[in-house]
Amino acid sequence: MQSFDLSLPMRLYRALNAVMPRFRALFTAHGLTEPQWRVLRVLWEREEVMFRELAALTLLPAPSLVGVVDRLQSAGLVARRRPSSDRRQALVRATARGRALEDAVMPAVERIYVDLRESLEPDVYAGLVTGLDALAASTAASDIPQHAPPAAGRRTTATNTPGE
Amino acid sequence: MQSFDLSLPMRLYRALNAVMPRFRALFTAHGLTEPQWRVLRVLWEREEVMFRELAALTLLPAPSLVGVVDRLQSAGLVARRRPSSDRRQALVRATARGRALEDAVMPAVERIYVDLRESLEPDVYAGLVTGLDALAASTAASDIPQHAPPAAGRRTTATNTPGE
DNA sequence: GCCATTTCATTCATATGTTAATGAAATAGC
DNA sequence: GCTATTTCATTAACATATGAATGAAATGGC
Repeated sequence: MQSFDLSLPMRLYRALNAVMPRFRALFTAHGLTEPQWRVLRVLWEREEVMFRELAALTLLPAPSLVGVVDRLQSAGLVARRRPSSDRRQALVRATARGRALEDAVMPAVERIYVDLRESLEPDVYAGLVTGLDALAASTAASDIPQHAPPAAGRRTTATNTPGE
Repeated sequence: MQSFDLSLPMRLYRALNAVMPRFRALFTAHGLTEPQWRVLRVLWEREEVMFRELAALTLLPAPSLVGVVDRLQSAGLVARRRPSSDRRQALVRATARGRALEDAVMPAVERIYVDLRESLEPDVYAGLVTGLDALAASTAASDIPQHAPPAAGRRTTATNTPGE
């Protein structure tokens, strides 16, 4: 009978809530949101990435990524390209301005990484990483169907009329 | 020079991505979203909770929680109350129908908890929990100001006009 | 070659996250 | 007692998450 507070999901969320604000404050100072930063982070390591792969590498759902890339493109930080070999695809790459952000942001990010690691005992940190990787590997979103089953109950999707 | 894939945030997100789909599929089958479930979960343990505290216990930001409670209320699963002692406050409680969901959902949830724990070696699981709690405790969103600083750069907030 | 299927990015509708601001109600000071 | 401040829920504006569907382009059989 696991209490809610002690459940694994809530522990994961609490850990993220503790860690992410420091990163977000940094991104905001550079005019970026976290998903936008994730996209750039990947494009700093890889010249050009297929949309599909970009979604996988950033862990951003494709429908969200469309908007994220749209806004990065409007900001002149990335560019889309349609290869003539397969015109369904979209290849994304960072522009010069997008690349320039790397030097501006990464040092501070690396510093946060170090701070985080040093905030824990070495063996605790090691155990954490081991556990996270094991979890990601074991329960690798295996049996979850792409098109969710019919769903028995009615959804609580009211037309949002709070009052009365 | 931490690679993106191996950074702590991405490891945390990957772990969550591995774990949550199983829960979400279950919630969906009962007409609930994950945040909605979190609210009910708390209200199953506590008769009546102040809005403020509900936000803290569910880890849901207050502005989001307003909508979540609105929809749960429209669905007849929770009720709001304004105490005459302090009419700013909002007290939230589960209705009979909201309470009834506990028996319908919790057994399957507990089963997932067990599955998760059993999917890892006992010492790995223990190390994971220790690490997560240490992280949440150490970096406890301490020095993050409530009203974020001016933010130096311009935001990439284009008017979202993707194509031309 | 042609059609059913599959792949891929995108759109749609709805719900939530994020940050700043607002308005009503309590409280502290004086 | 009355005002400046603080507390609390909520709204506002924008960005992202989620799940289903769409449309265009490739592919597999035949």
